Order: sequence, then C-alpha cells, then structure tokens
Amino acid sequence: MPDSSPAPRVRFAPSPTGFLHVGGARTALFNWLYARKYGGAFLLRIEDTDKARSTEASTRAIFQGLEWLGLDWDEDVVYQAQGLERHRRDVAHLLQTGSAYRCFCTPAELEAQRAAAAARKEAYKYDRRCAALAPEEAARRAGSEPFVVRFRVPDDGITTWDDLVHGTISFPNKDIEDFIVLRSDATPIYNMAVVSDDIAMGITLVMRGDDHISNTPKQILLYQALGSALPRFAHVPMIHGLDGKKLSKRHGATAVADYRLQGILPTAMVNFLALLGWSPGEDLEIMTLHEMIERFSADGLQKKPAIFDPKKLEWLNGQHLSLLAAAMLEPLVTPELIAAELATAEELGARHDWYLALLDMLKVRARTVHDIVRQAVPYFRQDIEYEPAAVAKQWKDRAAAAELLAAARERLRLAERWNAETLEQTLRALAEERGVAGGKLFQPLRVALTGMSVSPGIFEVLVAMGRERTDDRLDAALRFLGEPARD
RNA sequence: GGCGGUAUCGUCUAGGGGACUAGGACGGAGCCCUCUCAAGGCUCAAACACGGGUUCGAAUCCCGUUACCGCUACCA
Repeated sequence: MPDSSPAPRVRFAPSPTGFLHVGGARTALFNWLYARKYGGAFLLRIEDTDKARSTEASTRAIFQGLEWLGLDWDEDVVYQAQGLERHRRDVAHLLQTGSAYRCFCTPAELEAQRAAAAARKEAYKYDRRCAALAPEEAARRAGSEPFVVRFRVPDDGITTWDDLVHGTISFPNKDIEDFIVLRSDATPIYNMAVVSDDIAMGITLVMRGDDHISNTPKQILLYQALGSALPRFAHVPMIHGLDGKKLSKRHGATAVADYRLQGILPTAMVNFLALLGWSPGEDLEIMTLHEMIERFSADGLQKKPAIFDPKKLEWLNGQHLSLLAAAMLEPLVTPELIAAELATAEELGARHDWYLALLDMLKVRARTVHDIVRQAVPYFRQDIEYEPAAVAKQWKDRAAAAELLAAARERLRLAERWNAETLEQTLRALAEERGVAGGKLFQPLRVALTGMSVSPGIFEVLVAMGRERTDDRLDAALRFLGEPARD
C-alpha cells in the first residue's frame, strides 16, 4: 500500500457571473497550492445554476484568468447545472428519510412573516408550520400546489467542525433555520447543489472564502443526512480595498484581467495574491509558483482579511521583471511594441540579440511591461521628441549645449570601437579636456539621444542606439539648437 | 437586532508563555553609490485595540468590552 492518507481532492467553484475576481483567484491559488503540495487533484466546477446571471463569456473569462495565472486544473470541468438529476435524487432521498419536508408557504406569506418579525424587532426564522404536515397530506397537496423542500434541522445539539484556518467553529442547531434545499421549480438551492456535487466529486477539503462560514453548518447537516463522510473545511479570509471594505469596483481594478492589461506579470500577480493571507515564514517574499508549492502549508494561512495594496503589487512586479530573463520577457513585450507601432515582428527578429540586450537594459527600471515599452520608444522611432522639461534643464544655454554636442559628435565619429568601455573613455576624455564634470556632458547628450532626462547609463544607451542612429540624433539635436558657428 | 468570525507599524506580515529593546517587506524620510532615473546598500519614524484574569513571567492562554467584517433570499 502506498500511503495511508488518500490523495486530497480540492476544488475551485466560481459562479460564472463576471470576470475572475482577485478574491476568487486567490481562493483558487490556495486550493491549487494545496493540491500540488500534497499530490492531490485540483478540480474546477462552474456553478451555473443561476441561469439568469450566468454567461458563457464569464466562464471563458474564468478559464483564461486561471490559465494566465498558471493554475491548471485536473480532470474535466464540472458544470453544476448538469448535475440537476442527481441534485433532485438527493433531495428525494432527504424527503424519503424524513430529513426534509415539503413546504407550501408562498413567498408572499414568508415575506409577511419576515416583515412582522422585523416590526416586532425579533430575529426571523421560519416557523416550521409545514414541518408538522402529515407526509401523506403533503404528498397529496404536492400534486396540485407549488412547494419547496426544506431541510428539517434538529432542534437540539450543535453542529461543529475543525476549520483548517480558524480551528473549532460551532453553531447551535437551534439557531439554524429549516433552510430550503429545492425551489418550487424543482431546482436545487446553492447549499444543496454544492453538497451533492462535492460528494459526487469526492472532495476531501472544501477551501473557500470566509463568507461561507455560515453556510457550513447547513452543509454539514446535509452530508450527515445524506450519509456521506464529511470533508475538511478551510475558510480563507476576504480581500478588502484600501478603505477596509470588501473589494469592489470602487477600488479600481478587481478582475485579474485588469492587471494583465496594466502590464502586471502573472508570476508577480500570483506571488502577490499568495502573500495576501498567507506567509511562508522566514521573511520570504519573492517566490515562483514552484517555491510556493514547496513552502505551502495551511498553518501559514491568516484569519483576518487582507487589504489589497496596489503599491506593493507594483513593487513585486518590478522585482519579477528584473529577475525575468530577456528571452522570457520577449513574448510579453513584443506584442505591445507591435501594438504601439514601434516595431514589426520582422524587425525584431532581424536584430534579435540587440533586442534581447535592450530588454535586459530596460527591465531594471521598469515596474510594469508598459514602462518597458515607454522607455523603448527612442530606440525604435526614427524621429525624436524632446521633453520640454529636459530641454529647459539640460539645454538651458543653447549655444553652449550645441557646441558641446558638436564636439561630442566629432569624437564619437572617431571612436574606433562602439562598446561601452571605448565610449566611456572617449567621452570622459572629452569632458576632461573641456574641464567639465562628466555629468555636464552626459546629461545634454542623454537629452539628444533619448529626448528625456532619465534613461539607463549613457554608455549603455549609446551602445543600444548604435553608431548611425547616435549620429542622426546628434544632427537632429544640433538642428534643433541651431548649429554652432564653425571657424 | 440575531448568529458567526477577526483584532501586531498606514499596508502585507513574523511571532505559538521567558530568545521582544516586538523582526522582515511595501510605502514615507534621509544617507551612500552615481552621468540621470531605477536597482542595490545603510539609517530613521512607525504596531501588540482596551480592561480584567491565569502565571514567577503574557503580543502569545482564558474571560469580558470595543471596533470592524461576514451571513441573516425560492442569489451563489
């Protein structure tokens, strides 16, 4: 026999009513990490029983979101709506064994009862009037009247479980109302469908958001009434916005796809999400998925909600960007360069080594993929745009700047080799001859080459620019400034 | 209102009765490096919600209080 503990089976069960939300993505991630860590299965179930709100586009968005994050699932995707017959069979079983009963109260009647309770400032709980109906009578009325099926919650006792993140949680049964399991249109209510599906899928650990804690006792009661072994439960905290409230549209981007559009790397996103509510201990922050699997443990799961801090995400993204080899970065940046009409795939392919070196040069000071594209502009575009602020500051004395740049142009034309060492020697020598600090030469030169006052080191820039374009840029700068008088 | 959950720097967190003068990270301030900006290195400011216990000793255990969050549908 291999191992005494069977391989765990976990699932991520979103309802396809919108895009993949960061909260959902994180729940999926924790489930995935758990499955991968312990050699179990990570299953995906689409909870599409609410036909009015479920869409196929949402389902696709969920798949794409998970794929982008690198969270692959095992086995075929389960669609909850396809389990309808089984859901009904399970409800029939409940009815047969007396664990559930038919309720003929109409929505209007229930609403009136609720309103009356509210007026009396009492907590409303279904008064179980239909629980007392004789089974034969209920069966007879069922032929002609609409009804729902309610679960018969025991009067006494407590329902309790040992939550993987919270420890023991218990609910007195007397506080749980006889909840509905089957609607009057004979479709199952959420709690029923979930339990039926989780049993059918052989789920051994239900890991989901904190907001399901109060559903758990009801679900446990269902497992027991259905005669099934209980899975373990783990309730992970929610994600909140900067204001401490549940993350919503008001907080800006909430869909993982939004972050993709913002130039966030999937590895950074997944790393950030993992850190929200989980800690590997030992002050470790930057991790790959693989490293997270190695260190993952439910012990490190936090109990309190975490606030989503976009600043830290950006920082983390910058770190991942710097760590990423140019060859890995290439497929992420190339489409954007093409979209920005800075280059074509052919051009990039033709000078591939140069392109990779450029990425290595730019990635260090970028926090998003967009930053790289922005910084790459002067290396691709034929014409040059000068930032007004850069011109104002570095070319304040236009005549002097022109004179200096003209001298630099002459020297650079004479440079024997076009590499960082040679260029540094050449330009430092020039600065020294002129009796100026290096910066006094490099800064105006930077503006001439890039149009900006900020860029990578000037010698690197020169190398990336190449001899010809450097010369063109200096010509352009001199035209802009007005050629200095020659003797 | 009822039920449930949670509480360490502004934020993410370490901490599991003495190792706490409470550690790391983001963000902030400053210094170093330096041709600019990043990156990197260093320094500073910044927290155990409050009150009672238990204990020789409590951020850590227990009980209250407070605050916040979730649920309280024939939604999921």
